Formats: sequence, structure tokens, C-alpha cells
Amino acid sequence: MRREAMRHRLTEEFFARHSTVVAPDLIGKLLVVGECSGRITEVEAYSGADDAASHAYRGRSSRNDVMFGPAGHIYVYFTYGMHFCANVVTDTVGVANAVLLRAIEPIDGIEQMVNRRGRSDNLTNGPGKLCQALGLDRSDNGASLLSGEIGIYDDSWPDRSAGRAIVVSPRIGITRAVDFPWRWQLAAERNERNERRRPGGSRTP
DNA sequence: CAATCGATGATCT
DNA sequence: GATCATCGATTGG
Repeated sequence: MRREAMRHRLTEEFFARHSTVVAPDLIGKLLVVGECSGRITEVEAYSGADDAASHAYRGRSSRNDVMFGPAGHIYVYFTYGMHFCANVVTDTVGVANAVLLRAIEPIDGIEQMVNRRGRSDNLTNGPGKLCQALGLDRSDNGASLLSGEIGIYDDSWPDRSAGRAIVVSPRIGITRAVDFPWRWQLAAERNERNERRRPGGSRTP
């Protein structure tokens, strides 16, 4: 059975909902960028109008312009003078909703990810890291997820996310609207060392 | 293990 | 001039 046969690319309808609805739905989906792919394991929702932490909170600008556009496109921004972060634009035109991709589990193209990252561990467990591993940068800002080489897929096999819980918590790395519980992540697998620091997490089987 | 800090440049005040 | 949806090295317990 060919793997491609099990994949179904997400359409505009999937993305055309509020970011807080799309975000948990993205957990477990397959992010594909060229020959690389990975399963989405951590996301955060941002909602321009009501969310002081959103880049779009204070209105439209050249930087956040893509977020005001149609759903199903990618908003890539440059931050801290050296990192890129990637978001999925959701909701409708004029409403600046987006979902920040914070972590994936690498599946395909791992060798290329290792080359781009310059190391073989912690390839994609952070928003800046996954962009570097996948080669996403400002040239990808505004690209469509609905066709072309960047896309998100439903992938029923082999799905290592099946049966794992989804954990909800406040967003991290922000200083405003810090209490919004708008971060969703896949619970870690046993022995998985791919997640961020969590309390009491040193076990030796 | 956790907490702190420097890098580095675009964007906003 | 300050801030920043971060990362990785370093420092300290």
C-alpha cells in the first residue's frame, strides 16, 4: 500500500474557521515542505482583533499583511534578529487569525533537516527550529498551503499520534494575554526526548 | 536539573 | 531606543 494513497490534503474549508478551532485540529496532521515532512505536535492560536499578543492586534501592516488575507496561506515572520516562525492563516479575509506551528515530529527528509540544522538532535521541537529544518524563510511568506510544495495533510497511516492525549496550556514566550489557554500539544510518547522541559521529567526505565 | 544571558536585526513607539 | 510568538551556551545549585 503506497503511503501517498493514505494522504488527503486539507482544503480551504478546514482553515476557514477561528484559529482556536483550527489549532487543536492541526495536532496530528502532516506538514509537508518539499521532500521533508513531519507530524504537527504543538501549536498556538493567535486572534488579531481580541488578542493583545497577536502581531495583528494593532492593525494591518506590511509585516502582518498575510494574516489579513485568505485562509490556507502561510505567514512567516523574522524575529530576534535570527529566527523565522511559521503560522497557518485561518478564518476569513479581513480577520487576522493564525496558528503558530511550534513543533513537529520529523518523518521524511530527516537527513536534509540535519544538514540544515547542523545537528542531529532537537531538529524541529520549536518554532524557529522547525523553520530552519524545513528551510522556511521570508521567501515563503504568503505561500498557499492548498497547492504547491507546502501543504498540510490528513495522514491515517502510519499515525504515531493515534491515541495520544492533547494537552492544553497557556501560550509561551509572550508578555501580553498570557493567560489565554491557546496552546495545544500532543502528549509525549514514552521515552520521547523530543519535547520541551516538563516538570518531573527525568525517568530512567 | 533550572535559571540566566548574549546574539542580532526588523518593527514599532 | 525598546521590544521581540527564539535558540543555544553557560552558569549555578
